[in-house]
Amino acid sequence: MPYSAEHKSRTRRRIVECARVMFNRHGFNEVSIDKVMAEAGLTRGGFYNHFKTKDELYTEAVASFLEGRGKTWRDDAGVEPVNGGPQTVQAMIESYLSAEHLEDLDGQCPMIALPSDAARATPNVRSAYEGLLRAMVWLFENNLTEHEECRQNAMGLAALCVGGMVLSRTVDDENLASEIREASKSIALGQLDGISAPNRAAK
Amino acid sequence: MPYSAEHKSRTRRRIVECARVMFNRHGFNEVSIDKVMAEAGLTRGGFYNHFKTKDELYTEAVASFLEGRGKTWRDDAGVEPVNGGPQTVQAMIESYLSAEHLEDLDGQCPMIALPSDAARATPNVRSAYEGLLRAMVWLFENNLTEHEECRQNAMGLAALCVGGMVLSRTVDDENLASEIREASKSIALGQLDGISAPNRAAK
DNA sequence: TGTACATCAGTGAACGCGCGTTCACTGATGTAC
DNA sequence: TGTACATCAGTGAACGCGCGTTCACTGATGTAC
Repeated sequence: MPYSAEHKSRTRRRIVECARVMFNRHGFNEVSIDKVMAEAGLTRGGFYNHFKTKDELYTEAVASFLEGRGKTWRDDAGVEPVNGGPQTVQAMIESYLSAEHLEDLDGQCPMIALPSDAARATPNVRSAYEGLLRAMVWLFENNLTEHEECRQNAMGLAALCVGGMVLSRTVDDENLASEIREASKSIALGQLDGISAPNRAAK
Repeated sequence: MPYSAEHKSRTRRRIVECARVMFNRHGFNEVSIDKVMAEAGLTRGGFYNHFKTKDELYTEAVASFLEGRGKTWRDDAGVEPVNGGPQTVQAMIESYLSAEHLEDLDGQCPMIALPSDAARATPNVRSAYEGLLRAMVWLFENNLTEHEECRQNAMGLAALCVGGMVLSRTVDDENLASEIREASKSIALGQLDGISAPNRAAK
């Protein structure tokens, strides 16, 4: 058996990681297989030793986000609601709507970087995006103190975060972009106070 | 002079309208000039009698949205804050986050249909998008009762509306999509109560 | 330890295709007489 | 009213290009002896 099995899977991961970054930066259509392979230090033809189609690569690239920053969020948030959960949610919101996240074109959440690709992609890619959204909502939901409208609030917060960032990214005017993020953050955090402070007080 | 001047401008408008609908539905890259011209009942070559490049068409298509549904909004909203303004804002939010708007792939707001195209487009196209966003914020702002954080609230509402719809469009599961829109709507309307009800009472 | 071998990750030329754009043309139209 | 003409919106073949994918190959590697 030539080359270790580990060698192949390491190469494959390298390709996916290059693709994720390049797709995030330039969009799915603008990044050719040639460019991805070149970035990974390989050539065109080898691609098909690892993937059946470009779409398969796309699916994996989106899903792989959850191993990176997504994982950090999950770790930060903890699986179970922690004491002072809302502070954690607050930190997530502030991090998501931060200037750093907007400028981090490589590591940015794909729901911001590639929202229209998502809507028109194949079922596999779409379900990778849906997984991302469910993870985000789940993180919010599990870190809000119990409340009957917990899930609804988690979804609203997700919409605010993604919407604020998508609009912020659309706009050239940096001041306007920053105003939008601040406005979104302010509503989101106000929402947190509204739902958790009374709840916490009641305990 | 052969053909009336009006004939040419009518044709041009027809091309822009076909393009707007097709871009909205399938994205900028997926729609070729051939397809647009065929849809308008013309052939490839004639395109360059009307536009210098495909990008020019794109810019006009985005901007032209403000003549359609955008204009309706503006008319509905009125230029000056009207009595009971917040009800109008409420109607705008409900209309934007409605299932009808989500399913109206032809007439849908381009900020929902083409958000990632927007972020990566040429400066001209980007500024057409920015104009759209400014119009939306302006409409909200002018129809909220006076309040020191009026502008900030208008931006937050825009983020909620666009974010809720973008996520709703990403997701295959119709129930989840509808949950997201309802959650966004609920936070947005709650926000309205918070800022305008006390204000109105104070008058 | 050294050599012959089988494997298969990686190579790069080639394919068919659709794209944006160009260009020489055609023919419907309004105008001048 | 009728005819000859100039204009230019619209035509469709052709261009160069980059793409996703295929395929015959090559050569680095681990294994068997």
